[in-house]
Amino acid sequence: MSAEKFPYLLKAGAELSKHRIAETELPWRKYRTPYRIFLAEMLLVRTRTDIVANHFEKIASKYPTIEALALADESELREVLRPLGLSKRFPYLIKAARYICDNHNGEIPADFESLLKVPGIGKYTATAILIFAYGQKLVPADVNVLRFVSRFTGLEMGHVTKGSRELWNLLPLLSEANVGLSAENLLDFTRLICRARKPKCNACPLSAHCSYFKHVLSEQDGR
DNA sequence: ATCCTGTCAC
DNA sequence: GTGACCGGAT
Repeated sequence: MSAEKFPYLLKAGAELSKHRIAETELPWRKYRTPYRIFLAEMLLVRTRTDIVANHFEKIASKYPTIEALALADESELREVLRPLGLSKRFPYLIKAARYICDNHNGEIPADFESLLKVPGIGKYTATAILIFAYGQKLVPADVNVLRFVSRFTGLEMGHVTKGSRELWNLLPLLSEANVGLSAENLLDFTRLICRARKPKCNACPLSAHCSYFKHVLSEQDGR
């Protein structure tokens, strides 16, 4: 539908798939199990990647299984996760682990509907788990990806944190099935190159057709 | 001050 | 549909 309106977005996705911004350093990518993916995605909510990366192995080895997490002492877990911030989510982490142990025999659910029922798991986290733990070819819609699509197409995200409906509708254009762009590539590119502050437009392979880049250039020319 | 792989509660 | 959220980095 929106493909006709934004022909360059498809080309952008195809172009990006050639540029590996590979960040295999991330610990939850190095050694993947559904539990480690689940743990990482829960910790990454509203938390910077490098912070989580610095503490992930320590946390994962202290709570190596979902059962261990479900049985964790809450105050102890709170202390372990203190450097990550967002202390409000810690009860959810234990609740989620208990819920999965009680309702799914300790197996991380592999379908969207079941994942959404887990406390603390929303639309994004459910999608991310399906992608990274179970190999589904979906598009992760985090704030970085939405920001990139917003910048590139020139569509405003609006003052709402979620982004416009039109923006969301464009996401399937960037799927691996569609243009061969992996979710990791998309996340890494939007996080590292098309980042929130001081985007690296001169290192971006897509700037030629980027609405935001044109805007920035015209602003600078005006000065 | 603003931002971060969003989600919950109001 | 909006705001708050913990802490640390820019």
